[in-house]
Amino acid sequence: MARPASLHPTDVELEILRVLWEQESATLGEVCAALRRERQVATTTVATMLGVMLEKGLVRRKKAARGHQWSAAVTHAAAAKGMVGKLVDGVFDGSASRLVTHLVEGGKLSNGELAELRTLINSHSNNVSRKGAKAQR
Amino acid sequence: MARPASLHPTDVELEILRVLWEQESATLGEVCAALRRERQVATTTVATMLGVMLEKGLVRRKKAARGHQWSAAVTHAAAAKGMVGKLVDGVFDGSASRLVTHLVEGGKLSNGELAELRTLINSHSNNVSRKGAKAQR
DNA sequence: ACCGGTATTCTAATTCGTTAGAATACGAGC
DNA sequence: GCTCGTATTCTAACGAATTAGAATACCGGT
Repeated sequence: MARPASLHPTDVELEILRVLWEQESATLGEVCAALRRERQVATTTVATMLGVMLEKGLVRRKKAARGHQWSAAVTHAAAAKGMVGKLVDGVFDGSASRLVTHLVEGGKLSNGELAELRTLINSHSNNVSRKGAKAQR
Repeated sequence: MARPASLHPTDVELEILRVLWEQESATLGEVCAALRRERQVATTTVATMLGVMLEKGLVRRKKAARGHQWSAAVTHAAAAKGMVGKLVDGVFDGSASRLVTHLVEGGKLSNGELAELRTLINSHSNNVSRKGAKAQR
């Protein structure tokens, strides 16, 4: 009768994951330090969040000399996939192409980026059209 | 000390907005009917949600013969902008281009869509490069 | 004018997300 | 081995989000 727990990282969880994606492994103190470059937060708060995230399987920890070393248990790509998928389904009717259109028409991309994307799109059109071509990764 | 109210529509709010984006205006019963094509939900639940959304400024209502006519107070484009912006900032380091790359490389786009996007990108590269060209809309 | 059904308001329960204090454990250096 | 400081665990508070029952208002038809 209440809200189901989110399958995706919440806002604060995402903040912490960003830190761990950047340095692969960090102590509690290091995570705190990184977060504090953005905002004020108590150490116990971060510790609690890490505990919650541990249960959710979002982070891992490994016993170290002093406390633990914490690391992300989900890759950036995997988390992105889930969150983007949710957005596409919820807001763009399941069409990724509509999302891209929204971005292009919103002027969110510089000329340089547009040029890069054109190249990227070209190479992918080819790969998709000829199924056997999973060659030069 | 608790969670700040989200600036963006929540999951259920989004469900309701989708209904109102589709038919521009609807009675409570019509909103319920639309939602029930996806899942079970009580009428009072929907009424409560509409009330909450009214306070948040997400929907409007106009007195009608029988009850009210409810309509979205935010456009799809505006809501999309906010939610996409949040995703881009949170997951793609503020780079919309990285989001597009993620989509293209994730194989979320068909060949046909890729072709359409190429065209779209071409026309926008031009518009951006020459500032004065806000012509033929 | 009454009745049936839809719409609204009021109230409340329940879980999630976020925050942090207090207490405790524990390793490093003196 | 004692002390200092970091790390962890336990506990708790509180608002947000979601759900719906009960009570009530109100319109339209007979």
